[in-house]
Amino acid sequence: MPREYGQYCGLAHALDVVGGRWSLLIVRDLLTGPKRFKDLEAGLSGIPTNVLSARLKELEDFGVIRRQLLPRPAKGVGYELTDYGRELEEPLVKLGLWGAKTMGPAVKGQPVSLDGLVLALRGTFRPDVAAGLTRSYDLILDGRPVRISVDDGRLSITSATEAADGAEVTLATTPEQFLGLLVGQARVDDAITTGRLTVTGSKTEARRFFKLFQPSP
Amino acid sequence: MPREYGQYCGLAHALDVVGGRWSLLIVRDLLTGPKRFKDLEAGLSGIPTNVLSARLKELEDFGVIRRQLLPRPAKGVGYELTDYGRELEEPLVKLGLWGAKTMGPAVKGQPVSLDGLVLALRGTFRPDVAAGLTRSYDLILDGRPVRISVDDGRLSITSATEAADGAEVTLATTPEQFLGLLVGQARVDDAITTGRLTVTGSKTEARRFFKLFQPSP
DNA sequence: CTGGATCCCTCACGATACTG
DNA sequence: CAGTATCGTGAGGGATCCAG
Repeated sequence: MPREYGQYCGLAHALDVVGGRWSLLIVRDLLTGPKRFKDLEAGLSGIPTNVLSARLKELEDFGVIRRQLLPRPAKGVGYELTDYGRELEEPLVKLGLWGAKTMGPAVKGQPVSLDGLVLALRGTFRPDVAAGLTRSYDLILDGRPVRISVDDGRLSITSATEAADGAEVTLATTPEQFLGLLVGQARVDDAITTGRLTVTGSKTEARRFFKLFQPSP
Repeated sequence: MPREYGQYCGLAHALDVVGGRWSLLIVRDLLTGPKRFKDLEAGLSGIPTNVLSARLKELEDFGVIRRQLLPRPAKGVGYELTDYGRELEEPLVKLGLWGAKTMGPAVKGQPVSLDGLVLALRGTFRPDVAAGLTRSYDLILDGRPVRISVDDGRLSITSATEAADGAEVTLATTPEQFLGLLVGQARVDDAITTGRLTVTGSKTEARRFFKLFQPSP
């Protein structure tokens, strides 16, 4: 990142910490759970490895992320957010929704960020619709599973890498198709009958899922 | 601005628009009202004029700001946020509070951003404390007035350039001193008796002012 | 005097090759 | 797999210059 702003201002300092190129996208990808270097590299489509390396060191120095040994079966190192880093979720969700408003349709061949979709899920979640509800969903996008849990109306999303113990409903599709369903461009029933959305569990629950996540007017 | 990220993701697109260096600080300064080129240059302490010029054009192209002729007595051009640009207030406030948590005390000689202080005011405003309250305050920092209005518990802050028609309370001090009062490092009564805070109106109202703005725990 | 545009230099970033 | 090393490019920093 270029020189610091040097102003005494919370926003200026925040930008000193996470204002560098790629930094906020790294945080975005870590919001769904710990990741390896190469997972980050893949999710950031095009980031040079030296820049990724430099950013990870910066973020670690600032106490936003932590370098740690990966648990059990997987070996090696991984990166995860600290508590302080996780507090970026709220500003990031708001900023993501702001940006989404002027984002055109996906261009063919344009990489769709899975973690960006998860961020959109956090942003479009309707607590009023979910009030009192308890469910868990496994969302599988391009073969990568994400566990979405609603516990008495409260939402939590994590990568479901640890051999999930079977959610009530499993939804498998592509990121593009999923996005279409999220914003209402495609209908759930159609997607199921045409095979673009595979549902394990009741279709009613699948429909309910998409009612939980709707952009505000 | 650096190259675009090219990912289909709301956050990535937001960063394509306002992720360039200085961009978010420009938006921060415009949140308090329209400003001239040189006002922005002054508030951004150290920005090269060519960069400011380029950023303003970018932001205008993206529909975040608007170039306009300045109203009456002042002549020339000014820049102001569009409705879309003003929607950045919420993410910016959140991000500013996040950054403020790890910001040390002001270094001597370090420029203190007036508009950053105003952003902090928006972030630390306590609607619960202000419930039902209607008051207007004129805050004068380094001679530059800011009008802070609470209307039935709702907050609005603008630059009070247009010969303010006298608020109930006027507070005049330096940015540093004001910040100390905001975070509770200094006491209102002490500041008044030592002449570092000048109050026009009742001291009780001055004390109430600082109760309206308190950082969350 | 405001509101910029132009020039030059430096360094952060991008791309890729290479190593523990 | 997880980075480091190397090198070219262009955005940003800084000062000066020009137009209305």
